[in-house]
Amino acid sequence: MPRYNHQKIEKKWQAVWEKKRIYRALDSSKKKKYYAMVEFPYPSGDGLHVGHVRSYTAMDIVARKRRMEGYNTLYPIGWDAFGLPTENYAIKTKIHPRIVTKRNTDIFRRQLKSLGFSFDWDREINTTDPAYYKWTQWIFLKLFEAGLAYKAKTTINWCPKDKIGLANEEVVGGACERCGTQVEKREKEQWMLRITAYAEKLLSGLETVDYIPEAKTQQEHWIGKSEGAELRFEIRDMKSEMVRQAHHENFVEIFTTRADTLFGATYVVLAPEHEFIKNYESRITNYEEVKKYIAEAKKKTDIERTSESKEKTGVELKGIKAINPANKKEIPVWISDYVLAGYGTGAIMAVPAHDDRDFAFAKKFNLPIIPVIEGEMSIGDSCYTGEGRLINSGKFNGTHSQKAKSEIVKFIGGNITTQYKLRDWVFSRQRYWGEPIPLVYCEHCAKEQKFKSLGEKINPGWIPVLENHLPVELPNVKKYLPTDTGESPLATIKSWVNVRCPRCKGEAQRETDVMPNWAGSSWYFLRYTDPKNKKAFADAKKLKHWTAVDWYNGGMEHTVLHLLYSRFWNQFLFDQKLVPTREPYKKRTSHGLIMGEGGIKMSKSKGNVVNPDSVVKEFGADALRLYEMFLGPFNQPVAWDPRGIVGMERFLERVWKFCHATYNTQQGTKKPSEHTERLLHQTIKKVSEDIEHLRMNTAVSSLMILLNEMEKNREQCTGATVKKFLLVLSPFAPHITEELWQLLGEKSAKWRSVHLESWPKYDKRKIIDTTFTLVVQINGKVRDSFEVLQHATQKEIEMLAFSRDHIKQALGNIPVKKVIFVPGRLINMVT
RNA sequence: GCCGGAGUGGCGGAAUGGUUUACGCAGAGGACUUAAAAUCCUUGCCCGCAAAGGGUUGUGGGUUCGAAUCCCACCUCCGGCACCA
Repeated sequence: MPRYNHQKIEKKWQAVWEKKRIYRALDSSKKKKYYAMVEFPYPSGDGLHVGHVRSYTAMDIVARKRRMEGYNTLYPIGWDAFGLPTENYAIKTKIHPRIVTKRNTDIFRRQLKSLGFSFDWDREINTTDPAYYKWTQWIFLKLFEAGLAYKAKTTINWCPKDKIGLANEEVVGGACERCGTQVEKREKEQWMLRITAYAEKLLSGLETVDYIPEAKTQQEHWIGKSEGAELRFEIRDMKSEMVRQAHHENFVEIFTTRADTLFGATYVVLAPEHEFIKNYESRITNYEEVKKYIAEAKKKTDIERTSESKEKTGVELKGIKAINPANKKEIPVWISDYVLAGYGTGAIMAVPAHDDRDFAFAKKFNLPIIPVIEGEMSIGDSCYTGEGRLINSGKFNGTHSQKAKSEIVKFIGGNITTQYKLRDWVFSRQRYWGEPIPLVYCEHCAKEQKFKSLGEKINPGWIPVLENHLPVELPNVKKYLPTDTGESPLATIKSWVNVRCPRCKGEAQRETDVMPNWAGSSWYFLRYTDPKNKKAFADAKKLKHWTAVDWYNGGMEHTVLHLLYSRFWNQFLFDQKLVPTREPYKKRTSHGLIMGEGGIKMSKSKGNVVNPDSVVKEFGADALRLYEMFLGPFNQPVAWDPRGIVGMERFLERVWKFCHATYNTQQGTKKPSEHTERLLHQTIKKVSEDIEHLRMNTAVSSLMILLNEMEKNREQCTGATVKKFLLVLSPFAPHITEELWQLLGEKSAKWRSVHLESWPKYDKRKIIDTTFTLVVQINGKVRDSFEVLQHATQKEIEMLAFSRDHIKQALGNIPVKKVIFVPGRLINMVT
């Protein structure tokens, strides 16, 4: 028997598979299609992470099983290669990001190939390839034309020392990651995508897809639909009634989901950014203090604003009061950063008796707390946020919250409205390594007022680059640092910025911001269907054949943003009749992170990063694949344990030896033992079902149990049994099973890979056990157990149980009041 | 702070209303060997030679003949975040 040399065997079969192209997906086929997909990696300089291996192995197993089940299977891969780390590396080393990206993708490709994934490498894509991002830009222009892209002022994180804008990720504890300087907020005009226009569609679409429940609820909560009301609070000036006739509206509009608590509103709070404040400047007597607070709020980063959640801050707008429209009482007006300008109307009515944040605020600033809902509450230290019957609410006393909501809105003349938490998507980055935004600003056309699309009308002067001029390629730059005015590095290249207007041919300037790296990943699943197409992002027929993605697995950390963004793009393209399905993914699952030893996150700085290369070299790809599948429940985070992998190595060694032993003795007629046969069929059933639910850990363990059993009953184990075992093991450990299949399998003229054989079916009649272990309990405690026939009746079992010495002894003279019988499991005697 | 998950032997985990600890790792004892590695067998919560008994699924309560599993409150860890009224 030859030694099991994983290095040699794995290399050998990887070469054969590649040469024979056994994993190639066909664009037309009589077979049913199956599209399995994993999140394509960001090719970082650190190389492949064992976390990638976890996800890619699991979907590889699914894809291999589908092929064996007779599907024309697409399992593609590519590179999501735009992004900050590469750009920051370029800034440091002055090496062009394109070169770094090439280097990193070469490493990743080699690593992925060494693990034996059944990717169709003919369809490899790269988001930084101009032939790819041409179409990212093209789709952006479609969004622009449809009026879903617009320029708006937003705040960015600004490092006053480095003089650059920072991503949220680069802000650590409110300070710049590189230099530690306190980060400020700066206003900047940015391109926005109106994802909010799709809020309802994104929400209702969730009902039509098969996502893990956590992903669905996370998305639902993120979209955050809530029915509420807009109510007007009159603003009264304290100095003189005369001012009320001034030029500004003398009311403020608030949004609430709890109109039923209106009588308990004891003050109004505005977001510091609320435009109302400026308009009332002359009438606010403490305007200096207010201005100071607004400036403070602006300085804070989002993270700071969040971490300060425990301690509420705010300033009263002195000199003005609001009128509670329900009871006409005068109440104070405050500003506080716990109210956000971007949600609702940027103003709230505060009901401290029935809202936790309002309660904390009122306690701190000694504002009155008036309960208006009957419920368990003590004014002392908590508030009641539930619903109930109204009190202290005039003629609404006794009405239930549900009913009171609409009645009170009607009573004071407010509007019932629907709000979404979802906000529009900031689509500009003042960076280099991203897709250029293919728009040109033309002063002349802005004045002309001749618009060819809704997008041009909303954004006067912004003209799309002509389709035959796409892609707008990234120009070469020497320095990648953004400029100290906060513009992208592209802004410094005058020869690139200054162009002829695509419309009037006059002098014009390019947009210098680039797209976020969410852009390329928002539609990549479409490009896989036709990756080399030069005329369209993908051919309509091929899209129809392949989409939607049947099963998409990715990280828990992407269940909100990436998933939502790509659903948005796909839904938009569907509305434009450019893709055949509304939803891009039929099924979505998520894998948990792989942590370092002891449950700490793997990171370079902690030095606990496991390199798959060394594991493959020492134990083999098959052992690594099995180990990662065996580690724990797939959807949960797991800690890496370097000792565990030897168990997989031993298992594979035993498979190797056992198959060779079978090969040497398989001549002669043997009858398989009934017991082994039953376990085989049970295992086929269990592995088949476990793969569908990604319960890979229990699938592997059941394969181990079968091997243990076959080893014990070596004499009764036939070649047919072993072959079926190899077939169900093959998706997990593709290399060793291919080698052994060639040894044991049928020899035919044409070479056949184990991975293209049929997936074995189990026989329903063969999986049923003839007996089971009956447990006897007394008052719920286990006292005895014995084997009984599967179809024994309750009477027979009761007789048997009562006649057991052990039970007789335990019961003594105590009468049994009740007997609970659970067929196939237990009998419980209650005394 | 908010949203979504998770807590079971020395360790990773299995069991989703019915025998807690399958499978694997580490440990202990034994077989083979001059010896070691590898391999195989046994063992593996506590008390006990054993039989018997008792304890145990983050903590505290509840529902049930019976709870790791369902309900309530709390603690700790992981992922996400835009204090969303």
